[in-house]
Amino acid sequence: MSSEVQLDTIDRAILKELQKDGRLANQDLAQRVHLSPSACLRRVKRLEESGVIAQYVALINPKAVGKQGTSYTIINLERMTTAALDAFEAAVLASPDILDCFYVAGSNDYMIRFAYKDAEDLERFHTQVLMQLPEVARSNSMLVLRTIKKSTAFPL
Amino acid sequence: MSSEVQLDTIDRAILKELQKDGRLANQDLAQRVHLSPSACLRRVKRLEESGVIAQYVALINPKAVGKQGTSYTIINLERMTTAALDAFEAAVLASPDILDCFYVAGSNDYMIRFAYKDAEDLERFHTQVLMQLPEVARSNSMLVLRTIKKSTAFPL
DNA sequence: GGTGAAAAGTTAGCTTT
DNA sequence: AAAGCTAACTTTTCACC
Repeated sequence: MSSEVQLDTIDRAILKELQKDGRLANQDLAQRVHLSPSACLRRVKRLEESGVIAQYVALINPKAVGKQGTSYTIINLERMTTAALDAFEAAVLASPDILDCFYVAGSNDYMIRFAYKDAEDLERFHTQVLMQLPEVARSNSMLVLRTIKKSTAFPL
Repeated sequence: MSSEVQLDTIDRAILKELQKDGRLANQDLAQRVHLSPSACLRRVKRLEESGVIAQYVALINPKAVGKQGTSYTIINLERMTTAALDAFEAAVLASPDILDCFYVAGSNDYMIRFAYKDAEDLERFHTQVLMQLPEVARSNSMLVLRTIKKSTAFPL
């Protein structure tokens, strides 16, 4: 549906601004893209309704909610049967600690992302969450030591 | 700074709502957390100024801007000297195609994330971007085939 | 796509608990 | 010290050009 929407230069300018500041007032946005507020609002609504803009969110500082770090973990399943995948995925969906989970190409792996409070919490995650997931053969954690770049926005 | 801010139950309720809808009107937010608009606004401003809320952003549908898929790539450098890391990181920062880059624990690796338009664009990325990065010894790409879960929000 | 006016939302000073 | 009240101000929204 939204994959077929044609975007012009102004639409892209709007998306660029809104990806930087999702709370930008329509009046200010209109000024930045050289449009009247009403014309600008019509475009924004169209972008929202067509699903080009999926969601507006507040990004919060992980440290402020006690999350000291993030880890990416690559997971290999024991069996690649539908039942095994389903069981694994259901467990992932049920775990609030797991923030992201992707089925990735390569050697039939999953990759998950989670945030931890401290070393103790990280250990808890490994023993209480990771090791409890069904069908896991191997897992390889990559703790984030430093962030060079992090973006929620796409280049336009 | 923001790591020391004490959050009470109402603050957490506010963050929970704003992580789901960053454009929620203050009046509506106030109602959901059972506060008057002015009291609610004071708390939101405090959360913003203390850096607990880092940013508001619009999340856009990758397909709508022509991005068919995402890939995570693990990168091993040839040498782990400061100069090598600096050269690599400078090149990463200069590449608009690379959305995220983390220095991760394990075998002295980096992990990067990028989005591609189609198979051709993916190949372009590998030959024009990945292979041009300095100091790269090995890289291992994990194409996202399916997303089981994806979240920008932290559980509160 | 722009204009203008009504409706809705924001915000700050002051009072109350 | 933090919440509520009120009222001025700003922004959104929409019928109409």
